[in-house]
Amino acid sequence: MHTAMLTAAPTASRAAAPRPSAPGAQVNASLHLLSDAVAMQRRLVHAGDRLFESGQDFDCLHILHAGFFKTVNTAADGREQVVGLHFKGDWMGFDGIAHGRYGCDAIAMDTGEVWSVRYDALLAASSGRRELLGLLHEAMSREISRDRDSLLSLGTLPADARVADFLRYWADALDQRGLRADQITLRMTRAEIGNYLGMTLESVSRALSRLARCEVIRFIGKGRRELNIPDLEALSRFIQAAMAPQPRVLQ
Amino acid sequence: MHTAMLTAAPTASRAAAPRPSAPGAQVNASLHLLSDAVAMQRRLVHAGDRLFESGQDFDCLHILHAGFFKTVNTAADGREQVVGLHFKGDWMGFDGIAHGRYGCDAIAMDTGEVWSVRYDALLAASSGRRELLGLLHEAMSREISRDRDSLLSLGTLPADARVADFLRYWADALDQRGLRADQITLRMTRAEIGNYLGMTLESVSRALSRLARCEVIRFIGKGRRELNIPDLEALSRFIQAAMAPQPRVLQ
DNA sequence: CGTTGGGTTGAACCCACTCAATACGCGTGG
DNA sequence: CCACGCGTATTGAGTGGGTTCAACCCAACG
Repeated sequence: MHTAMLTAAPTASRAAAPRPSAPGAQVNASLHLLSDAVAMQRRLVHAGDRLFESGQDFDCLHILHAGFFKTVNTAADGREQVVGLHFKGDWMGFDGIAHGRYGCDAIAMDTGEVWSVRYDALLAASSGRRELLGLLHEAMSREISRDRDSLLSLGTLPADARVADFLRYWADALDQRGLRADQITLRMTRAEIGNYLGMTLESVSRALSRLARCEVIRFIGKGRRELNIPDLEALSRFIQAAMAPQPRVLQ
Repeated sequence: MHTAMLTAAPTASRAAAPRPSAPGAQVNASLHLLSDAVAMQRRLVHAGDRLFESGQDFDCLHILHAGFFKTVNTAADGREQVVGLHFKGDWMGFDGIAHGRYGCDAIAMDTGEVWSVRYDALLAASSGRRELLGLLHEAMSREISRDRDSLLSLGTLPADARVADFLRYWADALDQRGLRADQITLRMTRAEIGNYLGMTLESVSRALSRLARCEVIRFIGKGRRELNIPDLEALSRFIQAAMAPQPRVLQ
């Protein structure tokens, strides 16, 4: 009866346009371009490992080849804030360039693999090879854009919408890497998510429960860490609805 | 050669350590190093002018030589957020590198002067000249660090402390440029400050009134845009006090 | 003058926080 | 096997900080 075909393809929700190559291939291409040009040190990490810490001398940039990281910023008075989430292909350590010391902690949330490159070696290797420099600058530029999107979310969205926006961001990150974007395995506690979003763990829990009640998300398994997003558009609609809860009866 | 000075100078932002040269000289040195190496276009701006807008094709990076800018990020649904404030020596437009389009609006808050350099020309000029690349990377790195500090403030501080932290940041920015840090002329309305800090203009007004009542700041003139900070330490103490208002009578 | 934009302040409301109880999953060890 | 502890998640009740709505002041300006 209904147009089943249109709703039947959950993974191909956004881009109907044909991609230039297999999704996520750019990430691998970039990694190989890099590792061909300059010596990189590979390192396996496990959940909880710290790749670097705030205050530590800066010498390397790090590229995530597999796994999942968070970066945590700490104030002088001890306040801590998760300021970034990092997936495959993301770079880490940019904040060390300016001051010669890393400015935050990078903590693995899962087993993974990191390729590290000395900053001076990278500079040396990229002189004359514009495409290497392009990779670096693109990564830094993307980081800046991403941080500003976080600021926008923190500054303008109420709690429920912030959680929904967080899930949308995660799904986008998966999609851009060619992974299925409708299945998310949160590798963070509610407290970590709350810290990242500037709210308490209880508010995160309530927001997720509401999202599930509205059937915008579905929990999978009993850990409540794994969830399914049937329709990304519905997520966006939920954000809009959470922003303007006034039905505006008059006028 | 001033190469040693250029790499050493930015680190001495906080400490009472003796500065290598007159405060703020690094900024001028950097600007001259740049303008000697690559063609830059100078442009005068007035309050309200837009240097670039979100979506516009990216081709230039911009360095603020005089004046004061804000950058505004806009969501697809129209939400707007001030995501950055820019003083003399700051670069703007980094978010355009990755996507080929600027990601936010840069709006002058005062008359000033901007030096613009084509990104490709800068890359060409900096091949083989490591110090030019260093300037660029340092500026991008500082931007990332700054954004993360904003996230920390947005995510962990109550309204009053956020306003106090904002003033401290402004004073620091003045200090780093060799200007007197105890005298601040806000060139923003309460609404703009509130937007930047993720709160309403009324909350900003109340917070400033409380800061004045506690004599942490003093208003100068009747516009209530100009203020004096007698003691920076008192500002930091105020932030701490606003964070833990519980006297903890028992235990 | 009246108008307009910005700032302050009060009163009422409400969203998100705090505090608390409960439940669940998963090890460890009796 | 169950008991136990521990970390994590959910949910409720009550509170409070920040918002909303409103009135008012002030300075600039035509």
